[in-house]
Amino acid sequence: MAQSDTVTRILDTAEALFAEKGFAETSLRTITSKAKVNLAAVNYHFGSKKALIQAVFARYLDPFCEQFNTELAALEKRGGVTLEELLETLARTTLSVPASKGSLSVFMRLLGLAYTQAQGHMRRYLQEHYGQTFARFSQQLKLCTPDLPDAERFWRIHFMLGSVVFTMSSLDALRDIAYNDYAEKTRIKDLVARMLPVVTVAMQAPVPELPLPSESA
Amino acid sequence: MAQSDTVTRILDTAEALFAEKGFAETSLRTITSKAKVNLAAVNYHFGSKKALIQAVFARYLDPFCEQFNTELAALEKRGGVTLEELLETLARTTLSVPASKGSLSVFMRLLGLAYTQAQGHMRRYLQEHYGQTFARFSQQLKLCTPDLPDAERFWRIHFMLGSVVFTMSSLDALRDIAYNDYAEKTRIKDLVARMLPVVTVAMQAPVPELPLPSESA
DNA sequence: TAATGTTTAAAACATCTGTTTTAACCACTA
DNA sequence: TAGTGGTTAAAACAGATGTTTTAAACATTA
Repeated sequence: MAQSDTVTRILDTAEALFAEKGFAETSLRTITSKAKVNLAAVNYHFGSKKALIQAVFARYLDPFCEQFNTELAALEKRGGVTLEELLETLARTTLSVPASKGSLSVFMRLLGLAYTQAQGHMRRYLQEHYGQTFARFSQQLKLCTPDLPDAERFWRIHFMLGSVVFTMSSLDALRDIAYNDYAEKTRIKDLVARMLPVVTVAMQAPVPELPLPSESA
Repeated sequence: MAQSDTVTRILDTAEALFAEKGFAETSLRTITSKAKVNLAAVNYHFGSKKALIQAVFARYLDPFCEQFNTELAALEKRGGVTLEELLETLARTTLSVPASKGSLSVFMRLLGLAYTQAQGHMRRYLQEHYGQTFARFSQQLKLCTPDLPDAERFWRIHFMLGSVVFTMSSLDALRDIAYNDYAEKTRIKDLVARMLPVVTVAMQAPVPELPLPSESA
């Protein structure tokens, strides 16, 4: 057995199990037994369960961010980018990167879990390691939507993010329903195609007037 | 101490802790000690931890569904409902019901957790107990958006749901950022006002052509 | 071949989990 | 007042969890 075959097998198995059942609900014993690896191997190779979780994310996000950064650099150099182009670039990069291993839906589900579960220690990790790329994307988005107040854009980014993460998180269940009820075999690619126009117009929706501070319940 | 004061205190504490740390990450010992209640009280009054989780949801959702059902009945009787009216009714009902106790953001976060965490046992519970009201809402939504293919509407509903659940789930963190970066003290009411136009136009976005099945990667 | 550093194996450790049990407590009725 | 039903208290139970330890196996280099 190659030296780091154990590491790969742990990562693959952990990734699948985390996505399926969540972080806290997945024990190291389940991971190691399913990966046909000794229990202590996780602590030996990764140090702790927490570090294993982060390693699972890094294996996805590191190549994604590298790719996305070069794409963003090209857009920055060119200039005059439209909202459609920017979002399409994001979607295309997302689709292109993780095609090799576990599907995109698995990772999206992990992302959703990281945000809601694990009392924010994962959130902090994501912010520290990938916040710079996100800021770069935000900057481009601001150039595409110059009429939007900053606060409004901020909230809409998270509306978008919520749509993506939530739908992808529940993808398996939703796909089953879509197949049963509408005979549609939805592929990830289809879902992204469905999301693009929705997100694009959502970002450009009219800016509402906020209710007055006085009239509180 | 009133007879069921213990029950209320368990529910209040569990609700807050679940929302803060998730279901699996919150132990009965943490709940009962914080609620100043004996450990065995949870199993005595609710039967199990799982049943306690469901009770937390029922305390929110039962009054909400009752209210929302009467609102929907009024709309059905009247007829000719617009998309804006339907969504506004949903938003207004959501805002009006849980104002008495723990804030809406707490419940929204619970809802998000229920969908992603707990490997679907909560999802099944929600479907069984509140699926009928949801179907009724879906029916009205279909009348409001007659040009939308059923499958497209199905996915967009979940895009919307994702926006709401995800944003509300992360509300505390996002609100802090919004306050620091944009000096905006976002209230739930403001957030709902921000969401309404976005969701409305998102539902009415142009229907995309899906990529051909042949051109797979 | 001998020695060295890395990886795996199996067991034990300490702690935490949800749940159950047993006894005490308390309010209320007969 | 005696007793009954509902509630609380404290302890124990059985099992699962992340982590650590000790020894064996392995590959690689001197």
